[in-house]
Amino acid sequence: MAPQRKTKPETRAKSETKGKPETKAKPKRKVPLNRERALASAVALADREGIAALTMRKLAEELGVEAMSLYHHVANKEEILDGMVDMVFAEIDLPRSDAGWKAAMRERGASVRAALNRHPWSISIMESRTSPGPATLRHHDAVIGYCRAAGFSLPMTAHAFSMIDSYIYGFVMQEVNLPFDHGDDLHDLAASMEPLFAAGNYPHFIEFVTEHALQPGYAYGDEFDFGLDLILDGLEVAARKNRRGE
Amino acid sequence: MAPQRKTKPETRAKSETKGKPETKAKPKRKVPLNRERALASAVALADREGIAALTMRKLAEELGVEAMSLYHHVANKEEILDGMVDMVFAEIDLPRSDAGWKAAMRERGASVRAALNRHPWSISIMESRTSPGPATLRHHDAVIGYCRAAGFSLPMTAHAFSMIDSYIYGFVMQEVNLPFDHGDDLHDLAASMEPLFAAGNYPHFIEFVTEHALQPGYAYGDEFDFGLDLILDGLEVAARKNRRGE
DNA sequence: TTCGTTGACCTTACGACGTAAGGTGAATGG
DNA sequence: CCATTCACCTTACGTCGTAAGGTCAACGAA
Repeated sequence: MAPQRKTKPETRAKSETKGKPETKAKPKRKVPLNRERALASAVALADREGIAALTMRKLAEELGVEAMSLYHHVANKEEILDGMVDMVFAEIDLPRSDAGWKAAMRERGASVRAALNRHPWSISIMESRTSPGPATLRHHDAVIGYCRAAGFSLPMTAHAFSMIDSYIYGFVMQEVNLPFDHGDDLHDLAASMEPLFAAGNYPHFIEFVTEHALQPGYAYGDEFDFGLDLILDGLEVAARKNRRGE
Repeated sequence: MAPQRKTKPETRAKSETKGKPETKAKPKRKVPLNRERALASAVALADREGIAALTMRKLAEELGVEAMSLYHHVANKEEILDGMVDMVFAEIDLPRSDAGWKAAMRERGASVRAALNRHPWSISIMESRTSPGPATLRHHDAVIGYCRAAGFSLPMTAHAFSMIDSYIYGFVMQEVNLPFDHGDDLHDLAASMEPLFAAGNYPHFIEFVTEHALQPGYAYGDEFDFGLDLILDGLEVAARKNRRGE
């Protein structure tokens, strides 16, 4: 399509200052755009500039296209968000360790957390998606299958599934929303809480923050393993009890 | 503008067909509007029509005012969202039971879950707020204080706080987003999954859903207590071990 | 060859949205 | 009596998702 030489060099010139027909930087074009490329660009854009910057116009521009052209490949923006969530799930390792149920679940938990942290916008749109994609279903199927293979009853599987995922999602939701990024601006944060401290309210909260959370060695992310292990240990005990008849 | 009588019985007539000066239904007016009334209306509107329907224009209309008038009482929409989250926290009972740490935490957990379920939009905006309001701080302070009073060390308090809240937020996030409301349209849901079933993929997921989750006696909300109790039991044991020197 | 069809992409336009800028008119206090 | 204040309003801008319909190259049949 668009045979550059004799019939119309480009469909749109836009602001390419030099405009060599073949040496364009971003808008590749040529391969005619499809759902997959649109979703991949959407994920990249949201990673780079945040989910609020993901608009149909910006996404189209990134793809070297006008906004309305996207609607030939997706029904609407919702469908893009659905697809993005499924792309995140596709990045999560399925549990397949041979080290047993607990190790497999721990690894999967770490993988979920890592994927959600790589795409901090994902947790915020997950909670408004209602139609799971194939990668999401595959992931759920694998987790449920792993529990069943480990001898969990259906009710016990439900308990484990609900509990582990609730914990992970809730943890990541707090983690990605921390007011600081990598411990660099802890002092700014501490400074911004000065008025709070001065008032003398919330004494336990202040002690907790100053004497522990803002202390040099502390990183909130380190809490993750403690909680996940406690949950997995508890579930294992409960499953064992459950298996030998309550 | 348009001084109807002499002292202006209403500022705006709008579409009130009869227009008796004092007997208006919704837009009270007269009492001059303030931040608190604006926030209360915002919460009510979000409860009634969803967070997406909460626009400055709709909120203003609900208050019998034009959109721009809201900006005399709040800096911007973000501040309204901040205030709404704090109003939800204000509804949560602080832990103050005399039945011990575990019972107090269980009660608080139930109260948090109930509040977040009463305002299903709250979990979705909580994760983008960065400046906690007074009710939020009061709540955090009370929880931390209760743990400390129960003999928890600062690190143990951090573990407990992170873990319990992660679980609750994650659970509610999934709970409020279930594709059905009160078990009424389970059959619709099952029907909509037929194409999935037909393909023969996701066998464990399908077994899980059909043989357990969609079974008459099952309600996802019932999973909450299992997980919370497991966490509280585990934390209590860990705290005891921690207290007598690892 | 010509020509209708198709399909990918574009243009224009509409009714939201949050909010900047700048009134207006009644109450208030000197 | 009049200047100030303050609560509220009007208008307008730029951005959003997307409906409706146009353009134009590629293609298959005649």
